[in-house]
Amino acid sequence: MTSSRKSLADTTAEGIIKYIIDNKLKEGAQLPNETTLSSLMGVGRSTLREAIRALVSRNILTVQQGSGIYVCHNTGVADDPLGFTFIENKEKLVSDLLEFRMMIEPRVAALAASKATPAQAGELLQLANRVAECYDAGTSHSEADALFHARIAEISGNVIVPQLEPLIMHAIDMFIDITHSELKEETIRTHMAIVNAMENNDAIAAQDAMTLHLIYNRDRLRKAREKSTPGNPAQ
Amino acid sequence: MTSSRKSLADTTAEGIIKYIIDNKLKEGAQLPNETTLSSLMGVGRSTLREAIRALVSRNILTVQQGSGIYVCHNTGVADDPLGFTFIENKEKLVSDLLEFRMMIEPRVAALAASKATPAQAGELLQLANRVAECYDAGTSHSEADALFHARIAEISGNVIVPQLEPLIMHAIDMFIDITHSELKEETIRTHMAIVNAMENNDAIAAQDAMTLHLIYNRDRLRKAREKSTPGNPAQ
DNA sequence: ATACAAAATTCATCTGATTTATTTACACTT
DNA sequence: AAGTGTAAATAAATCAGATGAATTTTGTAT
Repeated sequence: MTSSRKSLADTTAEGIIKYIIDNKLKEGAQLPNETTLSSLMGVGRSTLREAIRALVSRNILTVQQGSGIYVCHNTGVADDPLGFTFIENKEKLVSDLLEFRMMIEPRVAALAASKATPAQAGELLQLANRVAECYDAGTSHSEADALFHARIAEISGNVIVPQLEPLIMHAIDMFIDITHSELKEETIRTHMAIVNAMENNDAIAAQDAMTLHLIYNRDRLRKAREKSTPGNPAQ
Repeated sequence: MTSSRKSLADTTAEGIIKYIIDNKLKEGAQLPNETTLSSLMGVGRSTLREAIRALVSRNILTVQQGSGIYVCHNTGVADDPLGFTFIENKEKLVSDLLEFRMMIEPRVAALAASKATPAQAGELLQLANRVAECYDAGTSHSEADALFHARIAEISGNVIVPQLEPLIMHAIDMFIDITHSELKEETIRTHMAIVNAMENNDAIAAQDAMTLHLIYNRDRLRKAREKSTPGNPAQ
């Protein structure tokens, strides 16, 4: 039927993952070249390349022509791992992405606040300041903002959220442009409120601040969208 | 540095996606064979195959030797899209997956309850009954259970959750074995409570029932884990 | 020591050939 | 005429070789 037995390329991809784990290769480490690796795996070069391609699309490897094959830096985001490509209504997609963030981020912030050490709170302060600097410099702040939220996700201690959060924020970035300077004052203020909550290990305050932050963002985006397409409100 | 310009295989993969969208191919539709497709895309067979391999690993295509290339049935789950492979502490992974479910599912249930039509509530009743049948038949209920939760995710109207929920449940299934018949009575009872809440469009009741359900599940799993490894509690 | 050029390394891509799996067509049996 | 089994056609799987393009390394000249 649709079972499709495991192909040699798939088996090889698993073999490469096993190789990475067994040899304790870390981010950025270089793998043997194609010829060597294909001998190691006992397959032809084409097959090996297909396996590599699959791992590249899963954001596990990067390949650079003329240089080599490397273990991915985990900072990147795999290409549409959640299948947003085939969601037709992008307006609704963004709206739902924001709704989803509102489900998890306040809870994550609360978790993080209850666990944050003074050193971690200090890190967050630095990251929040960097976002503010981006606003002042007029450059895009989305990368710095993503780092701020990603660090909170890490501090929460949950290992799922740090994997997921970048995907969500990246997807939002892909479809909208949040360079509204209107958001500047509010964002800076709320980020500081969140940092304060972390310093005081105040879970409730962190959750509230994050909630307010997201509500504010969502409303700003909604207004911006209505302004840009006045006769075509989100369905 | 690590930029790595877009490869021809990646471009080809995008071309194939465009082909699927332009030709309005639906799930299960067959694509032209390798030779034809490589001509269409203007690349060699190897390059085309690498592109296909990338799309297969993203769960967009399936390939069957001797038969053809098909658009994926969306029911399947892409292979580890969130990178759980490299999380070393699987105990903590499962624990955090459950924690994550507790963040979103009650909210999703509440959303769904506020929107559910009588017909949709009826569907959920059928799905809940099917889970119960699996328990009675002694077969694995995880697939039926996943369908129940997936349908709730759909009814919620949020387009993110239905993409994500199967990943979470699939990952949990991969690492633990929930065939405890101890869960039978509780699961059936709670599923019915959720269905009732849907019928009455009672968001609060749905959220509460889901919360209780997940708490019960988590505690059961925790006890089972402690029993199986008494000297080695989760860190 | 530095800068530039040549060489070596490595991935990118194409093409052809052989093998394996699936489907289709056709003849044979009942 | 219906069903069955075999042969042919189709399509993907895999390997191997050759050429191209990007990067890194090496060597030489200043």
